[in-house]
Amino acid sequence: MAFEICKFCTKRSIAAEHLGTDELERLSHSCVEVFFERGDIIFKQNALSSNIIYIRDGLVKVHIAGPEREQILKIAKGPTYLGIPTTFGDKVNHYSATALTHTEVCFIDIRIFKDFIATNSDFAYEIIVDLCKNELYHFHRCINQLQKQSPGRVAEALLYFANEIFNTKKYTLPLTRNELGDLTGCSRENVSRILTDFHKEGLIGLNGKKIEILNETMLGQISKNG
Amino acid sequence: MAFEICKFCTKRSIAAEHLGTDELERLSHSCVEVFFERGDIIFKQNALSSNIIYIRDGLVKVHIAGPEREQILKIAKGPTYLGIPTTFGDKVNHYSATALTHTEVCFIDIRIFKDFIATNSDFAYEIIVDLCKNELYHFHRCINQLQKQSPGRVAEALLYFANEIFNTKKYTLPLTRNELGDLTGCSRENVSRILTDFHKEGLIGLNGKKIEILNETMLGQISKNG
DNA sequence: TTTTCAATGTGATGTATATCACATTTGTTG
DNA sequence: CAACAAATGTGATATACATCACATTGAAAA
Repeated sequence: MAFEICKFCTKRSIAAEHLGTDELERLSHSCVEVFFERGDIIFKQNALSSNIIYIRDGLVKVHIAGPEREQILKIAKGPTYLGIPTTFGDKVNHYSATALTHTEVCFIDIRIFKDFIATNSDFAYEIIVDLCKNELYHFHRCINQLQKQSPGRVAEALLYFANEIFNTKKYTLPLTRNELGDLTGCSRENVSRILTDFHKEGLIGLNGKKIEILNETMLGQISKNG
Repeated sequence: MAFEICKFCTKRSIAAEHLGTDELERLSHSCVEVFFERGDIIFKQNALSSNIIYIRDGLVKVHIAGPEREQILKIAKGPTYLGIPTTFGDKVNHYSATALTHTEVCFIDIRIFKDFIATNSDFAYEIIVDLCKNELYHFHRCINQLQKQSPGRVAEALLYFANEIFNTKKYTLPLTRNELGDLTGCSRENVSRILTDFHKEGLIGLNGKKIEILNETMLGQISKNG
């Protein structure tokens, strides 16, 4: 890939901001940028993993085939690292990542990543912080998945898209009903019923995949209490 | 605390094995060992966290008050770190840890931990690996919690105690029925019914808290499929 | 040793949601 | 533009398990 791409990248991670000019140049030599479209698989569960994946821009679903069904672990929005646990914790992908929109991905050779950890303590520290924050997020999301009832989980998902992904109350859901079920642990029929109920109760505007949050307070209540 | 305690500790972490004599001596100055008995709270959810907790020996439940009820996230067996995510990812404990048996805990000042990360890349690398492995473990446990039915989750818990905690098919459960419910996401009545069913079906021996795995193959099947 | 309290087991009932079936709508392909 | 496939909505039914109530057993405290 073109030299200096990492040097002039405007979507660098917080950790990468701690890399010097030399390090960024070395990174450019061990980093490949690839574009994906909706539905494209970025990496596949059970495949070998020897790269660190960095989403520069776009939206990705991180998903896993569980004992009974597909589960979406997270909707990840660039810029962000994916799959660090699966590359450092094991050598095999424990989950898959699939693009939901046009997505720009950097594949980083793990060896240079390890070099940076070994030689740049600010970089290593930011990676540790990033891993820790991710784990806390997953803990809370898991607890909410386990303990809330379906309407609470669906409400939580709708608010997540509004406040964390699109930053607007009116957006187009980048998921089918089936996928929304995979994200929230419901059947697609139950998702339909809940969305229709929310619409009838005036909590959201609903037109196919177009969602509008009309009563964020009430939706927040439902989300909080299940 | 007595100098050199870390130097001659036989329960050091993999990461700590990479510390030199000087570093271990400095660690001794920023490390306090405390003993806990069953029921003692090691750290509390929502309290400030400025220490890294290292369980030298003993059994601990990591638990969180969720939207509806207590949830046990993990039964942790020494030697192991606890709460690194909660100390690096935030400054507040996101969950609690409570001793289930006599437990030996080291409280390590976070500043020296950060120093080691900054100056000892092998140490930092092992901390990253440890965080990654933990996250993968939690992912799978979460998926299993979400997708398996109650008998599968209870079977999984019984096998976890047999194979990961006690390393024997005959052991005393260190949890009440209520706590086993917190670990598996069931009510205590359902846990009782399932244990009684397993006993009636000859899968386990059951005498109060004394458990004996009689049919590991079948239990493994139930655990796997829910 | 007795009393008290916590833990546990069991039966009955209610609830949330999956599953199944099928019709309708929407998006994609030829 | 029509045909086809995927996505979606809705009704009916089944199931897993929570909840409630209460009796019994075991552990702890007086």
